[in-house]
Formats: sequence, C-alpha cells, structure tokens
Amino acid sequence: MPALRQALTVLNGKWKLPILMAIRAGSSRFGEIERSVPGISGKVLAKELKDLEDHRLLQRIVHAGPPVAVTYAVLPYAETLDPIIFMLRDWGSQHQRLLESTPSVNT
Amino acid sequence: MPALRQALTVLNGKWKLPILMAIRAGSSRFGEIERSVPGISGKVLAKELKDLEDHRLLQRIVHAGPPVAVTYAVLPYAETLDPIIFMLRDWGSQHQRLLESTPSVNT
DNA sequence: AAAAACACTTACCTAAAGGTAACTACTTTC
DNA sequence: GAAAGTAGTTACCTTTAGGTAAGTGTTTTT
Repeated sequence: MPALRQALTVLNGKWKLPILMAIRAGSSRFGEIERSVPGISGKVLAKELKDLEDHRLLQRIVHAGPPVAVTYAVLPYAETLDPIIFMLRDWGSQHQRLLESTPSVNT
Repeated sequence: MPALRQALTVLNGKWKLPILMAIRAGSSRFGEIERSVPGISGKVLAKELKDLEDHRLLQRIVHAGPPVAVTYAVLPYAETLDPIIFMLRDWGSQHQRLLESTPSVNT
C-alpha cells in the first residue's frame, strides 16, 4: 500500500478519531468510552479499539484483580498525529465555508 | 459533519489522489486520465471526477468544436491540500516502517 | 460505408463498513 | 439469591464503495 493510503487508512472511519479524543479526555474503561462517544455501539467500539491497538496508537491494559479491570490508554506515539489532525481540522472548516459561500448548481 | 471528517471525506477513497496526481502530471482528457491511472474503470473515474469537481479541486472544461473536446484541470485551490498530503505521506511511510519493525502477535 | 475513438451511462454484482439486538461469562451490589 | 454491571461476541441486516461488462450517441479515421 502506498504511504499516503496507509496514513489515511489509520485515520479513517467514522469513529477512530472520536474514540481517541474520548480516551484523551479521560475515559479509559470500555463502558466509559462507549458512553462518552455518543452513538457508537459495543460491537463497533470493540473492533475500532483493536484497530487502534494494531496501529500502536493505544494500549489495552488488563489490571489483575480482583476485580480484574481493563483499561485503554493512548500511547505517546499517537501524538505524532496531532499536527496532521490540526491541519485537517483547519482545512476542513475552511473548506466548509468555501462550499457554503459558492454553492454548486445542484444544491 | 465535523470539520475533520469533512477533510477526510475529500481525500478519501482509493482513487481520488491518484487521479489528482495524474492530471497534475499532464493528463487532461478523460481517456488519457483513465490510461494513466492503472486499474481504474470508466465508471469509477466519471464518479470521482464529479466528486473532485464538487469539492472545487478541479474544473471540467468543454472546448467548443468541432471537434468538441472535454478536458479536466486541477484548480489552484487544490494546492492548499499539498502540505497535508506531504505530512500524510511522511507519517504513512514512517508508520509502515514502525509496523514492520515491531510486528504484532497476529502476523 | 465501416470501424474505431471519445466520454460517458446503465445494469448488475461483490465486498467492506457500519448498525441492531440478543447472548455470554464473570463479578459485584442489593 | 436476584439484579445489575463489565467487556465483550455473535448473528443478521442495510448502506456505501468499488468492480465488470455492455451499451449510447457523437465524431473521426480508414
């Protein structure tokens, strides 16, 4: 896969970035993340957490009990995405203003 | 849609960036672009060209004939994506090296 | 006059992403 | 001992992305 597609694959999907943001904002337990990302289902959350772990953006930690507890933590490596995220957010909001100010013939 | 998702939507898909690159590299006619993006079909190319036009990244120009000719040109606005594209490419290739050097348990 | 090129469109199919709801196995609180 | 919580999994369905192949209408070359 070309490097550019690879990078887009990591960021893409409806939930990856919202999940990352939720964990950064303080959620760490599965149920806690589920509640703080409104609209996501358990199935999709489980799959996305696995993807994010595969990409070394977060770590799944099992704390020996009793009671055993599972937490998810964002790894420092995930911060290397920050400059890209900021640029994408800036460009995206600028782009939305452009589309609104010069609507296409079909809208 | 959040700004970040909006930006990702513009870039995403298997063919959008390869098409943009092909036109920048000198292809301008439909058939020419089709031949210079190996693997793409006419149907998908037509759809992607419309999307890119809707996002103001390129312009479809009909040259009055005879013979009439249709060309596609990348608009200057598309250059505002360049810094993002460079960062994504860099991060992506760095990420590929990381994944290779620390393979997961499932590979 | 026939054949090929040009820029698409249409119909049909497969695969991947995502959603819904029920279920599992364990633990903990009431 | 029943109910609720935790961290998922499973089966099933819909939507979106993308692929294949044939067709369309116009023009241009042979």
